[in-house]
Amino acid sequence: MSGLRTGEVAERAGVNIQTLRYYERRGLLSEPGRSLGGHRIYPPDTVALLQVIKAAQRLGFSLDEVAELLDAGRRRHPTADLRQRAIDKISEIDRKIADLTAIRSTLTEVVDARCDSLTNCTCADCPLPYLTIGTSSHDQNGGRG
Amino acid sequence: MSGLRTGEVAERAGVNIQTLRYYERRGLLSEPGRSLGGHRIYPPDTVALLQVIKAAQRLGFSLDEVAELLDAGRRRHPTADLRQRAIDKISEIDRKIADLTAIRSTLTEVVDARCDSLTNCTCADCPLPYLTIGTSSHDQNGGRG
DNA sequence: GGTAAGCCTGTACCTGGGTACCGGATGCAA
DNA sequence: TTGCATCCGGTACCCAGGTACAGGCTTACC
Repeated sequence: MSGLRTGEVAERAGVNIQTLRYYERRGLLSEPGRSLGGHRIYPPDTVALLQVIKAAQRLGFSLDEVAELLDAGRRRHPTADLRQRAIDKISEIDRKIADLTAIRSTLTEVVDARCDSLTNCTCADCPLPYLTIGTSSHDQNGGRG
Repeated sequence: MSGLRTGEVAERAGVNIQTLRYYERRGLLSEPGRSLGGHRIYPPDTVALLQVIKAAQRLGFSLDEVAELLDAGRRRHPTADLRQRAIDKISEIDRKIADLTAIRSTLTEVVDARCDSLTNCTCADCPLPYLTIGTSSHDQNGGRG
């Protein structure tokens, strides 16, 4: 009886049903109970757990990291490890913000100078030839989102 | 004679050879001439073009967007101008920075409050229940990337 | 008991930006 | 002419984070 079906959990947490099974495969959700016919029956707090997962993702943690954190949290290891990860994440975010800020100022120059072409810009003092910003190695992913 | 081979272009531009062919498929590089035996022979300014592409990527443009921009620039159409796109890109970047800043401050709270678990944090005034930031709909990708 | 909605597993596909591998053909210098 | 480096096209694979579909079973409601 008490427990939610896949569709209910998905709807309440605002995720796709497939995502629930995906998270189960990835180890973020433990395998729920089953009905006699084999349908999953989730404990009601699964919805809250999903919200935690989504929040952690928004904090910049990958699913692997979230899985580890949840696991560490469940086993109650004296893991001040979350703190350290948060600290690391903060520097990562700082780097991203710095990159974006550099990119932003170049874009501003492009706008101010009224550049009209990437390759053949005719504007005076065109900043485009100097777009060597963001070449730093700390972010292999470039500035992409 | 005049013209560069695949490997030379790749090396000078600092990209993988496969990437050249990939860009050709994607329409970022137009099909180069060929030797009698069918090997590609690139005009020397291809290297500069690749640098432009990489710079635009660092500015946050996707390859599709770069392709369009190059095309628009080549055809000198007054449409789809670089300037407007740059303006749009700037607001996009501003949103990302705002999200990252919000995430950063929450992480700072996590660190300051000495949270020890994502789901069962025992610290006083735990900020984790308030991790509803970044739920705005303008960035489906969250703050990740 | 009928029927429609919901769920099951398994597998394939998507995005974006590439990268790797294969067997065979070419290019170039000695 | 030999021999090695390079290049060819085609295809498959990588990452993360999902999403979709097919064919069949279960559940819920009337």
